[in-house]
Amino acid sequence: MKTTFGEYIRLLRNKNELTLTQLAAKLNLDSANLSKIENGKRDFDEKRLPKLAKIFKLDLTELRNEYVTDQIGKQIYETNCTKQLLQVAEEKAEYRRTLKEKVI
Amino acid sequence: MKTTFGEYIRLLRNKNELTLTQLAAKLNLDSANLSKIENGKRDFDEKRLPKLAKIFKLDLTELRNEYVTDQIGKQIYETNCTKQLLQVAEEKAEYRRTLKEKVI
DNA sequence: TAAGACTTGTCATTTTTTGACAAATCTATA
DNA sequence: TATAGATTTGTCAAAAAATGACAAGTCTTA
Repeated sequence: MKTTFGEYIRLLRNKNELTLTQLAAKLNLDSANLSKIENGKRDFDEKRLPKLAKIFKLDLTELRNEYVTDQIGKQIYETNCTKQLLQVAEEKAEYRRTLKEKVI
Repeated sequence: MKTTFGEYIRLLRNKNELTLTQLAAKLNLDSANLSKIENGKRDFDEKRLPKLAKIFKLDLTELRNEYVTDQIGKQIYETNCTKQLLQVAEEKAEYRRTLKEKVI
């Protein structure tokens, strides 16, 4: 089952037997705020992905994919976007890509 | 071909033969900022969707779908989210829906 | 070239997000 | 049960991002 990014961090943290305080310190982050992140009450700041990857020896690209899919999943959820509408959104993304080409 | 939300507004505006200034006034908006919206340099504020629907006699739900798919499409584009990753994002949205049920 | 339409740049204001800290609750164990 | 460490929650100031407003520019066309 897929998890949220916050749950994913908690999983990594527990597997590595770190406390909130310990991981928060490694991430230059307040432990109270890391708690909120793990519980989905705040977002993880994208700028910290490289640090997170390094701490847990993860591939940064894959980690970023975890992050991106979480962010988009969140937006899909919050906007009640159906599969059908998501298909439209994908087509619009594709359209934006064609726009970009024209600019070049 | 799908368009951005900004282009869609411009289309509506031209079809109804309104100038930027005229439509902006109806939307309680600065014409310069409406120009930026149409050109994709700013976002249309979701709060104005009801007003926009009324002006052009559009179904608000459909208009909101246009808006939502534009927003998600933009995020897909900006994050370079592939179709494969989008599938994952959809699963994560589904997971969030199951979380919500548990809260109840 | 004059007027209206549109675009671009800038900046103050508003809104949202983040960082930080205090205090509360929870959990395990001496 | 008392204590310590771990976690959660609430709050608020600071930082960052979005928005509103206005001036000045370019473009179009009559």
